[in-house]
Amino acid sequence: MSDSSAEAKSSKNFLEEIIDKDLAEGRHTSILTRFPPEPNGYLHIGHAKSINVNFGLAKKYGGETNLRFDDTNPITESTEYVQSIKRDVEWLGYEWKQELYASDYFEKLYEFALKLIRDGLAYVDDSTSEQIAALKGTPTTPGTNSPYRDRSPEENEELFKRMRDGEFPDGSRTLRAKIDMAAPNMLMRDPVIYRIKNAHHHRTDDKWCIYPTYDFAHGQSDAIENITHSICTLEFMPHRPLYEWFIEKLGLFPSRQYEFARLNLSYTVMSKRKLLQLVNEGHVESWDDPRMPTISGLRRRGYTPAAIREFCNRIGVAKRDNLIDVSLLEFCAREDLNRIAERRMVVLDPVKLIITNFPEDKTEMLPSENNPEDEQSGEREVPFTRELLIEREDFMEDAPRKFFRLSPGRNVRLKSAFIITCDDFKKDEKGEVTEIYATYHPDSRSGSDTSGIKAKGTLHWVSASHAVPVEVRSYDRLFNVEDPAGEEGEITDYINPDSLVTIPQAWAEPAILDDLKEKSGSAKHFQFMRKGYYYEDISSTAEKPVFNQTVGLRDTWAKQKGK
RNA sequence: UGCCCGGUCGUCUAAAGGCAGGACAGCUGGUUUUGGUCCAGUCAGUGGGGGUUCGAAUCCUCCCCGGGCAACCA
Repeated sequence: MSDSSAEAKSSKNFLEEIIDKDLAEGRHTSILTRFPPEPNGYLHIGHAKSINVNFGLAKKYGGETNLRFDDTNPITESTEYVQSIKRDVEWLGYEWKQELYASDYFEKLYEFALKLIRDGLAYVDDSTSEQIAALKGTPTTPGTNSPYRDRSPEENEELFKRMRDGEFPDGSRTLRAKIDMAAPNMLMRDPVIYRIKNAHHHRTDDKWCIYPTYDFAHGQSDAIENITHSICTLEFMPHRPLYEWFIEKLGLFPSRQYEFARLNLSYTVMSKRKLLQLVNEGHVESWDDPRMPTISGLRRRGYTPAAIREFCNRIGVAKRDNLIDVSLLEFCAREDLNRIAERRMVVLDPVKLIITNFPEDKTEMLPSENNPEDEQSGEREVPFTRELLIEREDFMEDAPRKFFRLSPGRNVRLKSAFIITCDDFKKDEKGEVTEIYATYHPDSRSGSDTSGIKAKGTLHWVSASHAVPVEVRSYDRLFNVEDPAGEEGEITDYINPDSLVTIPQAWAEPAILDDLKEKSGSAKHFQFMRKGYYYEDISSTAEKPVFNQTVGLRDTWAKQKGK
């Protein structure tokens, strides 16, 4: 795992400063963190930041990290999500110390609740959720005590046991912590800590019909595991006093909660609810649609774990709200892919190029380096013949001075092959170019060029008779505004209609067939020369190869044209 | 108009009373058989007013702006 950027950075984030201090003052001798997903959806790049913070910090200080599923709400949770989360964390390259579940502690949490009851710090409330809400007050007005607030510990204990025994219907009673209905922090106004849900739980089956709330489960779970630093996102900040209240009243290990700003990425959304909406309403194919900011979507798109980790290291950790430019993510992808992706030539939008002075029946095999950034990657052979295919956009009838590609009378280098001179071309009735004619210079052969001819540009190409058809999918941002969640109306009002462009038939050099996952076992990352980085889609087969564009190459020519 | 956070280049993020620095993005050039990579350079910031201090992004104060908080969600 490369932590180069994290190591190169000498400055520390606020969490590192806290840990330094805790270690220096002897508050802790080692650190233990946890990553606590709720198994009710797929992980996204925002979770990757959290994973990187929790696992990364622990690793940096020689500590460890537990993976703990926060499974206190059986209605929304399932083992399907547990599986996908474990897969994603592993794929990102992290190892957890223990795989744990809040549900492992249900019996212990029940005992904790009994202790609060006996200490006069919790009571059974017969109010409906509407009544509780009505008495809660508002941020600017204090709440009112529940009529059930002063029940005796004995009565509370009996009722709570009967709740567990399944004597009452869903929603009819709750257990509440007895704190302060006038607290300025709404969460301290006698929060509900147990509720009745006659629901099947993915791990405890039908053993329980009462379930603890997040607030009554999370801090205690941390304490049970001796988590030293419980790191979460900013929206949990108001929960911290409650977190500390339970630990204090129950006399548990003093885990402490710290909050950082969650990741926001431009041109996408980052909440599970909104991502689920995109899936349910069919705006994307699935959770792992390559346009989704989910880990599974990024993986399918061709992002690498190293690229995502590097991104997380570069964005930093702080407490101010942020909206990270997606170009940084793309930069990290290109940086890693440039290093590892083998180059191939693939023509996306073909036009025929005929080398008039090359024999019709001849095929010349030309070696081409797989990756100029990696000498170990070796070479492959590319067949060169009289009839080739090049990109339609690489030819111009009337080209401006700065167009370094093919045009009548001009020279161009065919990558790993020869320099050619364009002599002529043919158009159809509609004015569309159908064939381009050129002569090649035999003494300009790549690697042994003695021609002395200069060529400004280099084009990628494939032999028409050897080219293999592949489907290529190109992606653009899912939304056409930077912060869709911050706009008026529905996020779906801002969906980019061109976020997926499918090219059913592009033409690849034959070498690509050898590296299809059906043959080699796993998909490889490629750079389609002069186009971008591509990764075989999960739907791809040897009969019908399909490639997703991970990210395009930086394109300064496109920028120039735009001016 | 309650309480709690926060505000440094376009975007992130450093600077713990002592030269406002880095990255991405942008722009210029150089190298290049990918208009890629690489290299060099460049543009660009402390929300505002007062105060403390020899000296303030940093401390105090008032204001402005942004976010969060009224699930039996997490």
